Amino acid sequence: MEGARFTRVIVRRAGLRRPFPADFAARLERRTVRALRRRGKFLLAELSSGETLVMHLGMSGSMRIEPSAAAKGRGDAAGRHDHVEFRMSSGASVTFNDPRRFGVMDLVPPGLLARHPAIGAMGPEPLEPGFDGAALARACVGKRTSLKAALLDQHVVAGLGNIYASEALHRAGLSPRRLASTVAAPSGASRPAAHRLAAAIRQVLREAIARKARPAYRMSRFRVYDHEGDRCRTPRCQGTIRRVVQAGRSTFYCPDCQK
DNA sequence: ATTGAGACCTGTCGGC
DNA sequence: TGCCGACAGGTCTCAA
Repeated sequence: MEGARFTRVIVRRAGLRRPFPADFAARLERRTVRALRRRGKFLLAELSSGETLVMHLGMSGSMRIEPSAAAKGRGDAAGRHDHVEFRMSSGASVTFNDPRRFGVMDLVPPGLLARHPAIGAMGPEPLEPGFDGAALARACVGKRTSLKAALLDQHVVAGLGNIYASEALHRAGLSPRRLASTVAAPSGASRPAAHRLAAAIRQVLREAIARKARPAYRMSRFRVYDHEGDRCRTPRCQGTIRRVVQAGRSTFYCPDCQK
């Protein structure tokens, strides 16, 4: 998409979780994608019009990219749950498929991205230089919720989901049930827990990204997520992975080595 | 203001 | 085999 122009935008339903913005296809067609970016779990396409195409895959969304020949051969035919199709000037086609329709397709006018309710106030990118234990500790000051719930809060740190929140806490040896404020530094003092957690977050994300690039290595993906009843994989730990529900979401952890 | 519960959808899986 | 309920990787809204 980057550097290409939208030649045709096919919208096959009125919206996803919410209706598509007004004149969605018309505001995209004939525009060029200046840059593609990611912020947290949102995909952003900066357009030559100055607007930003904001996309989110929700829980079940995916993008299907077809090179020129394949798109031509298919014509206007669409698969089940193919909701939006972008025909690009390169000849390639990009189709957004989302069975559950929890995804997002939105257009934000020039300069308003900073005021977008989800993106504007989002926390730091964990893989960017600004993110460390101190940043995490700061974000947890006064938080009366569990550490696990805090990690899912996109204002605390951007882009962590339910799986990697559990995985990061396990690597850091921190209980998901701890009060979030217990890793917060009381003004400047360094807290080992926050530093361990920040390092663990970066580690699980880096490894996940690396694994995704090599499908053959996708076998044993998670150490705790969906491993209820399994022996803990922390060296020398004899614990058993437990599943609990926090703020309506499943959490997996080892009560023996996560304190 | 912060927090948790419920809603939004369809697909899949385990139990009967 | 088929039906049914429970559950799923996210975010928004609402009410306490």
